[in-house]
Amino acid sequence: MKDVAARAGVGLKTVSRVVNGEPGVTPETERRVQEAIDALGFRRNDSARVLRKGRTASIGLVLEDLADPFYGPLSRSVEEVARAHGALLINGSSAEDPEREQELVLALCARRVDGLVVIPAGDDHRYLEPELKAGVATVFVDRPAGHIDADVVLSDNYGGARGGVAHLIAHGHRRIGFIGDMPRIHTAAERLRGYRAAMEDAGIPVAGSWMSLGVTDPERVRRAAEEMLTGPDPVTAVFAGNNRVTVTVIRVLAEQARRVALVGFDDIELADLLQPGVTVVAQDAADIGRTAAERLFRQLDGTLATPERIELPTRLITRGSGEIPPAD
Amino acid sequence: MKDVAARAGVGLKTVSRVVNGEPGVTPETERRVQEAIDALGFRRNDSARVLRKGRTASIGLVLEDLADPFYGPLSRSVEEVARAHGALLINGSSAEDPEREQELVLALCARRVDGLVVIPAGDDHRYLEPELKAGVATVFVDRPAGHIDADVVLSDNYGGARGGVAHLIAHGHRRIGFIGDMPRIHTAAERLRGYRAAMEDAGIPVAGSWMSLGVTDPERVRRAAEEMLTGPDPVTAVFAGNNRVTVTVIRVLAEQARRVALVGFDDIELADLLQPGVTVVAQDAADIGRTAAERLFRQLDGTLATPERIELPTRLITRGSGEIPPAD
DNA sequence: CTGAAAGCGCTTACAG
DNA sequence: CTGAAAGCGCTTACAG
Repeated sequence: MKDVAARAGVGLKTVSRVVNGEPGVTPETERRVQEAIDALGFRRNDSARVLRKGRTASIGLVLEDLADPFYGPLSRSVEEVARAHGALLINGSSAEDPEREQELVLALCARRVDGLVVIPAGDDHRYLEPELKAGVATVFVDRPAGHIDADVVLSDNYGGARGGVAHLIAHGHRRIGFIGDMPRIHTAAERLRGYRAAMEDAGIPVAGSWMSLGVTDPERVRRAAEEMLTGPDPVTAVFAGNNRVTVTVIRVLAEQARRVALVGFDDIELADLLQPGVTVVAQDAADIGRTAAERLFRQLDGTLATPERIELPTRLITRGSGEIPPAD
Repeated sequence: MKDVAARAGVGLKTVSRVVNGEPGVTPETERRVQEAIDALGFRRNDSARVLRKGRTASIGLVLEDLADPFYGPLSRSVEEVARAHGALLINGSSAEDPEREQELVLALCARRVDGLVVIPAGDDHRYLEPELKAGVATVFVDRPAGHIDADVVLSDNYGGARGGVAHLIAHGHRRIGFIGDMPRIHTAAERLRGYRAAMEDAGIPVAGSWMSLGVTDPERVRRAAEEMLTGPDPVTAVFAGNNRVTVTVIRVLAEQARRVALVGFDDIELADLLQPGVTVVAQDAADIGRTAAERLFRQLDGTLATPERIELPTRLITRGSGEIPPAD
């Protein structure tokens, strides 16, 4: 900028005015400055700008795994809202590791992002207290924050799961299995609660062997599904706790002779083209992301007062697998 | 930082030393400083740090659409490499719009990212010349840069498509359709070239009605597929130019009485569970991202000399749909 | 082991 | 319409 000013024979402030399109520069001066900018290949250094202005026009998004089909659309919709507000998006995956989440979040804070959208991996977010006090806007998504009062946007996990299981019961099932993620994960716990509620509503006692919670890698899920299907008290239907689980359960069911009903939480691509089509409890990832990001920018506008908990509805989509009657 | 120094009764430089874990501070002094840091909730401002140090420890990734299942794993692997080098990832979607690509790239340059991984939407990247001269490391991915000499990592689109079409020919097909993305997109053009080559290798003249290039939204693709399948010279097999096309073609074929063979470019989740399983030419998105990011950091290390073009192989995965014989 | 001064590249508040 | 001075929060190069 100094070089540009020297070459154009003007003061620093005049260059600043031209670069930022501020008024109060004669066309002739502006031309000279512009010419110098082009000749020198000058580009304003936003880091320096940020240092003076306070805001960085960037927000951070910490999620579990960018490669998961649920988070792609979510990221994209957060990005679109950020873009509408002139902000860039810094993205990071926690890989479901609380330490990595904290490391990422604090790195983002050190970069002085204006706001933070966090899909929590950990369950204690007190480490964020000083940052919140310092004015970093924050919205938690998909799972609530731990030990801290903050905005949170989530799906109706309890209601969705309860409805999905009730659907299976309505089609005549009583022995229904539940395979979900680790119980420390809020969504998994809530969906399990929904499962239990639906069973209780129907007066069906639940056998311990019908519930399996744990990591959602294919091996664990496969084992859990096989045990439920072939044990002494085999289930006639399975409720899958998320998209990763559903995919593996579909694989297992495809190998079974007996037809077993299935309802999965989360929609999956091509679910309608499988034989049978896969009935799911769908959440709208893009809508969740949009809602969270809009709330974040409203915090930054100062138009938001107290933290709120926003619960978005889910939608049961019947495609065949959830309407299969019990085999026996 | 000034406040911390005042509270601890030390100089600025000493605080800096403690914050950065530099040697040359007595344990007692360090304790006092640390205490002041905690009490004040101090966090180093990386923007200011960047201003002095030169490097921002962040890289930018501009892709087409974060919500596309091909780009999720790619982003994630770029992120992992960045993380290994202590850098954060700023992510942006161009939505296949050259202007938006340029806008994003230049915004990233103004933030002084150390490097840039770009999946180009446009075909002229001369606007990047001043930045490259200024030392921004850059790697193009999936499609080459336009009018500029830069590193590029791509799949063997030509060879992959040629192999996929040859596979259909080997199974007895002669009337084979090709449905792809807009011809100005490099990957689409290369895959079409591969299709033509395979047909020519087999001495099969290609009818104009067998090729359809354009946007890959479901409506256009559906129309194209239906025309090829029901026209005066109907095809017995379809080669789908990318994952978006494949999904729609599968839908159309499911509605047809006649069994039509299909090979798609890009693997898709659950492809093995459809009836029939979908034969694809797979590219490894994670590997592409990793290769590009590693090259980027080697540029930053200075261990890289001249720009190179790296072509990654594709893999034909047979699952049934590509092995269906011609209907007539 | 410790700290005062200068400077990174901008903007703010002010004066001319 | 234009510009000189001060300062954003840090690090560098140096001296003690």
